[in-house]
Amino acid sequence: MARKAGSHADITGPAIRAAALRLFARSGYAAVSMRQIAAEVGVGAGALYLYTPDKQTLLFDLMQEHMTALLAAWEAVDKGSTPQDHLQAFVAFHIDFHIDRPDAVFLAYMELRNLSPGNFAAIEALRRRYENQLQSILENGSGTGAFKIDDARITTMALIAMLAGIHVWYRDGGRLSRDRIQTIYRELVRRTVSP
Amino acid sequence: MARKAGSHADITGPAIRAAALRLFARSGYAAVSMRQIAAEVGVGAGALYLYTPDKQTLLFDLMQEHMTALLAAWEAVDKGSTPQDHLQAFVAFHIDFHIDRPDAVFLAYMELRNLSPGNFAAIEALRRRYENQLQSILENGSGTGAFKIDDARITTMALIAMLAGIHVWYRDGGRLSRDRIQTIYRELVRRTVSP
DNA sequence: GTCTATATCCGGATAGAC
DNA sequence: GTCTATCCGGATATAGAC
Repeated sequence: MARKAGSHADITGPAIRAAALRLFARSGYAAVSMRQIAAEVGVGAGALYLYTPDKQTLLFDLMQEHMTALLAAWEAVDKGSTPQDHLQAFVAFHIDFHIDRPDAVFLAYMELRNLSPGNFAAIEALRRRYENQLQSILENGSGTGAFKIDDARITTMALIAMLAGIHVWYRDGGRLSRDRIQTIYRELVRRTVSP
Repeated sequence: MARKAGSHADITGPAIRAAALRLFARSGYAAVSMRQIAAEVGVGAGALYLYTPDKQTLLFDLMQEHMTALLAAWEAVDKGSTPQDHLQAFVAFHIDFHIDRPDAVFLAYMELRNLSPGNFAAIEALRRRYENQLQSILENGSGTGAFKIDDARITTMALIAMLAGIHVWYRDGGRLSRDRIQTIYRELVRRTVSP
């Protein structure tokens, strides 16, 4: 396809998203200017508006992509047969997926309040769908007697919060290997629901 | 003491802090203007600078007060004698203290990145002191055999994250009473560390 | 102690040249 | 497709009147 000299749409679009993700995660949506993002990419501020109608949509797209990728990746996981296997698979998946995407995770947890009401509702619905995956596992296992659970909804929120907390202290190359972290958290989760 | 007509320093100072706390928690530090805070209090924007040198210090003071109040309140708690009692007291205290201060809790967790480096270090040190309270309980109980714990630091972070997650879903007058929440989380924590 | 007015700067978003 | 220049609004913080 013919293209004008100086055109870089194929790389500029992704570069803008990557820069926005990094900067939003580091400094917060409200504290980052479109000029900063443009400077990071190496284009003028005006050029950004060829790729997004406005700053709000840029934030929303980043969050929506993260959440849909999360749900799609979980769909593709081999979940085993027993409720115990199912739960262990969820924990392993969650840790792996989140540890590889610290910026997107941070954004999805911290910038909800900077979404417009409509965008907020859309992201919340996706998050709720993900939470419900775990809640179903717990309810199934509770039904069969594989788990002992007081309140499935609260336990769901407690476990998700516990796992989400990893991003607070995890650093690449830190004291614990990824495998070790997986082992510790699998055991923590197993204990919280074991009969 | 004599005072000019129109003087309200004794109420304006606290009113500014209360308004800033509410607005920062609701919309985020970067998204709230000094004009908004002043309007909420019912004074002009310029008057704020009689009570704080700048916006950053206002944020820092709110966070520092919250953290020192948290540590002081925990010092005053009757902690029981056994490691199990000690841990249960921590959980009960944490839930009570945090459920009563949703705005301050939100601020302390969400606005760390909007602190200047020096202010950030000060707040982080206070947070670390609080985390260490729990970690000591776990290490003591692990030493006596009262608890079975893989990694005390990770378990500390996991439990704090789990408890902190309450603020995500808790609403006054919601499905669960405060007592019921305390009961559920005490049991969750007990299971995580029981031998 | 508070208000009004203002200095100074930076924000998002757009228009038109190349 | 990108750049430069710009509109326009709003930000923090200060100065001086009352």
